[in-house]
Amino acid sequence: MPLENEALKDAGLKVTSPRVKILRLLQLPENQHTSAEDLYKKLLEQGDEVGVATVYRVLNQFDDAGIVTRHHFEGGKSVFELANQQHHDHLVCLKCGEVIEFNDDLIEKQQKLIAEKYGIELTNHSLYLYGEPVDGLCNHKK
Amino acid sequence: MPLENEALKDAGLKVTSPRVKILRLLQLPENQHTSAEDLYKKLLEQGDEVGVATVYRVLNQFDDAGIVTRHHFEGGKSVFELANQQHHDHLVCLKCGEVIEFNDDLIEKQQKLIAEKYGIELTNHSLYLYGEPVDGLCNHKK
DNA sequence: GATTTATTTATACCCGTTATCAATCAAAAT
DNA sequence: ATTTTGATTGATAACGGGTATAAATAAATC
Repeated sequence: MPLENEALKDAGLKVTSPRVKILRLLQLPENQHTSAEDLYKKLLEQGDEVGVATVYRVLNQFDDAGIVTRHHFEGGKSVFELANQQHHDHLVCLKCGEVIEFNDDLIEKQQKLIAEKYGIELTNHSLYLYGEPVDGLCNHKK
Repeated sequence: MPLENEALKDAGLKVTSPRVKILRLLQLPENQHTSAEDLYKKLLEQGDEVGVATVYRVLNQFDDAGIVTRHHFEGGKSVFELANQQHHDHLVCLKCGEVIEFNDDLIEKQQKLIAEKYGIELTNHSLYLYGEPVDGLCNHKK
């Protein structure tokens, strides 16, 4: 039995064709930070007839189930990414929209210290950096 | 001449009654993180007849002019705060909802470094920390 | 295989926000 | 001070992301 089905069952969700298809799409590296609308388009492109409402509903269910993480980037729309990966923050290129993932121990540690200072134990945080390429070109390879 | 007028003129904006009124509202401490809709309501409450479109438009102009900073909190709507204060990030208490403002040079510096590493010049960033009080009590005085 | 219950889908709708455009106003020119 | 002119306003229609509805369909259970 494919892994997708396991993940769905573990989350208490029935194994249906839209859910499996969306889960498969999300596993592709190029869909790591994709909006509901874009996922819908990709489904149509590959010949799968899925309703828009279903895409939004399924993504919400995935979010509730912890299968997926929702991000609120600038621009108003939510983007999603599979949740089963190491923690990281996001650097968004305002010119081409590319999302670069990074992780910085120093920042992580400092955040904890700040919270402690106010008597708060961190349960969660979100850090987004937005900027434009210094050279005007969008090839942000590591 | 009131300070509001100065700020507007410096931004190249004509001194009009809606702009002055909105700017005054934003200066009140209780409106430090307020949405366009809420500002609109407050204007009506105090008997000022301003159109919704004007509130949104003026807030965008203030944002463009750097008079105001826009935040994308969860919930879909933008909230605004006066920008003429020292930069700070937000620590949100998940128990009582209080928003604590803080500033950390180390984190700021580190963010710049990370962006540079990817050839990006930071234009903007958002950092939100979420947590609960270690002692269960909500008195996060500095 | 029949039944039950969840799921899907098309579509109408919601809500925050923006575009339109005629009417109005602030400030520059006279 | 009046006129002029370009910016600003505001009612309203429209937009886009997202959701509610309800009839049709499919999955799991019996």
